[in-house]
Amino acid sequence: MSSRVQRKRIRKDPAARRAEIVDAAAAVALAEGLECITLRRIGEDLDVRPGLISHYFPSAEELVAEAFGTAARNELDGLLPAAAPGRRPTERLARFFAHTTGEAYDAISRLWINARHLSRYRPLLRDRVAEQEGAWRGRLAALLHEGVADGEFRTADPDVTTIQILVVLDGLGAHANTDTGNRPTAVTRMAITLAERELALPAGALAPPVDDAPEDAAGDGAATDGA
Amino acid sequence: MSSRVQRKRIRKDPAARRAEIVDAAAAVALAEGLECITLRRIGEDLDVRPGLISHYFPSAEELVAEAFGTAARNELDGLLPAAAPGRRPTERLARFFAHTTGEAYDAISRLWINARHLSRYRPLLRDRVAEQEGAWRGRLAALLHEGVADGEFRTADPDVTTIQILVVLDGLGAHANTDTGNRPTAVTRMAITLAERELALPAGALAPPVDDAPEDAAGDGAATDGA
DNA sequence: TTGCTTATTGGTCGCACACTCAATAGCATC
DNA sequence: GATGCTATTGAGTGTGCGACCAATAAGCAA
Repeated sequence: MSSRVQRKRIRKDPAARRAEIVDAAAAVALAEGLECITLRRIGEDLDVRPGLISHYFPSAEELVAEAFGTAARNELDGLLPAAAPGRRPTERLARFFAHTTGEAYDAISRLWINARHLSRYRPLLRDRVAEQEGAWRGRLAALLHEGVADGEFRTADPDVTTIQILVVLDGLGAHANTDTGNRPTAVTRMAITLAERELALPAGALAPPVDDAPEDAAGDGAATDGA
Repeated sequence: MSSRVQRKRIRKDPAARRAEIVDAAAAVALAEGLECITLRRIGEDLDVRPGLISHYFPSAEELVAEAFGTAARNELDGLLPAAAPGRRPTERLARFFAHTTGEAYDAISRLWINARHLSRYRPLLRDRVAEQEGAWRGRLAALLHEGVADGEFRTADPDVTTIQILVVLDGLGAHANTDTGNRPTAVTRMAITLAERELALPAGALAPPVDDAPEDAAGDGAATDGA
């Protein structure tokens, strides 16, 4: 990749090229930030002239908005898959919380902070942010409603509980660019504590990382305490 | 002001000029955002050539960091005055919460989002953000400790409670650039609810805006329910 | 093979930014 | 009123950005 001496033009299907551009931009958004999505930068990543990016996205802001939407949607699908065959709501929620801490989630938090700030100046991005907030809220709310219907959760208003959980997660993620470490456990686990209380679950019901991807489950020795 | 035809130089005391520059930058930061602090912009506001700003702040990043620090410190002093003669901790905390909702606080939330994001790229700003986070945390923690000492609050660890309150406020403020309105009361009052629970206060103890500046107390008819 | 559509290029323009520095002119001091 | 210090100016440099557009060539269809 990135063979700069290449002069040969590679002509691609417009839809494929467009998707390629959006994917590259989404990757840059997650790794370095939305303001690093420039025509020159994305063109360089794809070994293509900046003018081509302009060809597909007449205004650069459109690309930024699209890149955020794609990145946020992908992350949501990773955290809260819409389809989870054979998984109980409690299990899915626990898995969700297990993924909302650690370095991996910091990148997502950074992206949200980035988007929420930049949307102050970029109307198109602001629309996308609102759209994704709705998507995240909707996905979590659906899970809570399902849990209530199944009798696993018990709450007066699942929609309110949904927002409360997201507010706490936003608050915890707000510091992703400054201090990640040395936070008291009572703070780190605020979201879980809140969810367990609001959903009338026994303490600890959401705590142990019941994860279907145990490759990064190493390390935390606290998994032994059954409380 | 801003008489552009003015050619006459006004020579000021360096310390005063420097303060003037920082104040102007802090105002821009609050009203329009930290990235709007440019040499040109501040120079224009003060009717002075951009080079002069460079003279006082060899690197523009220094000015941005200083502006944020000043703005954040001023806002903290407005929200949680260090000295509050004759005010009980409960009263002061209630006043604090009364000020952490509404349009006025949105500007502060925006500034924090702005700073937290921009600190990703600006080390000097990152230091200032950390410093101000410490200042806000310290100020609130001091209030909680005082309340515990006076017997008004009862909590296992005031420092943990402090962080929990701030996390919720950060979460609520995260959306300052998108959706401000139509949030359920159970969400809007999350910080108060948390504080009352964690400090073992009766429900509603922190709710009514016991405010010494009642000029904006109009509107919310819910102030009549004593519960 | 020939021709045509259009994806792709290369080059350019204007703008806004931070930064540099010699020249200038307030203003306090003598 | 003259002098010296230095705050302030004016002009210029270089960089990176989005946007624009005519020229070019890839690859499909005839």
